[in-house]
Amino acid sequence: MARDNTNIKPTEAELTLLNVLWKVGPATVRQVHDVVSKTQKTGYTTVLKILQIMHEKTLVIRDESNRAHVYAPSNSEIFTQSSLLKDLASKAFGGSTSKLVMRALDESTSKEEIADIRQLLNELEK
Amino acid sequence: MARDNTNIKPTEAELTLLNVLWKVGPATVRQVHDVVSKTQKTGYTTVLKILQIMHEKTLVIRDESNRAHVYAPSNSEIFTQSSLLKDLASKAFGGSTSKLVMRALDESTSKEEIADIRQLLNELEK
DNA sequence: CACAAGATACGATTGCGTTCGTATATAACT
DNA sequence: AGTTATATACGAACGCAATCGTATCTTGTG
Repeated sequence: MARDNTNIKPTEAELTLLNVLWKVGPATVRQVHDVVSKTQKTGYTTVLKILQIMHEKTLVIRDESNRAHVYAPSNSEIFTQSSLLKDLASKAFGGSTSKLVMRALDESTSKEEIADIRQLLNELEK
Repeated sequence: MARDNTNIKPTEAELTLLNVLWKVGPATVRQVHDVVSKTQKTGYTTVLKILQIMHEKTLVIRDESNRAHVYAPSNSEIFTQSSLLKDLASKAFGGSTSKLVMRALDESTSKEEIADIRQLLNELEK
C-alpha cells in the first residue's frame, strides 16, 4: 500500500524546500537551489537529493516530461502548517490547541495582529 | 564555555520525559520510567540514558545526593513551549506568530476556548 | 559477612537526516 | 561531430536520536 502523504511530517531541510515551492510555484532543482543558496550555502546536489527523497515520500510530485524535472508540493502550505501545529499541540500542549494559541500570544503581539485574530474569532463563532 | 540551555530544542523523546517532570515534579529515573511505561514500552535504561544525555545538554538538573539521582527540568514548561512555538513560527510561518495563531484556530475550537482567547487578547491590549 | 536487589555508567547498534563527490546521461554550441 | 555545460542518479560518509544489553557499583537484608 502506498504511503499516505498526509501523515508525513517534513524534516527541517524538506520544509525549507517546501517553503520555496509554495512561494514560487512548481520549480526545477536549479530554481530551488538558486533561491535557497541566497540565504544558505547548500550544494546543488544536496537540494537535488532532498527533492528526490521527498518524491519517494510523496511529499512532492514531479513532472519528468522535460530534462530538468519540475517539482511541486503534494500538499498545500495551509494543510502542512495545520499538520505541524497539531503535531506540536499533541507533543507539548497536551493536545490542546487553545493552550498553544494562548502561549503564542504575548506582549510582542501588535494591535493589528490582535485585531486580525479577533476578526477570525468572530467568524468562527458564526 | 558551557552551553546555554535556553537555546536547545529538546528532541521528541526528551520532550516526553520533560512532560513527566513538569507534571510530577523532580523525580528519579524509576519514577519517570513508571509513568512513561504506562503508555509506552520503553526500557528502564533507555529512560536513564536519555536523562543522562539531557543532563549533559543541561536540559535537566540532577540531584546526586542520594543513590537514586533526582532529575528536574532546567527550564519551565512555559518557557519551553514558547521556544518551540518561536521555532515553528520561524520555520513554517515566515516568523509570524499571528499567522501561526490564526492557522491553529478552526471550526473545532469550542466556544469556551474562544472566550478564553478573547479574554487574553483584552489583557494584552492594556 | 555475603548475597540479592536495584542503581548508574558505558558501549554498541540501528535508523534517519543531511551533505556532497562522482558517475553517467542529455542537450546545446562551435 | 566533438566538446562543453547541465541534468539526474547513486552511493558513501558523518552526526545525532533512540534503544538496549551488560558491566559495575551501592545498599540493605538474612
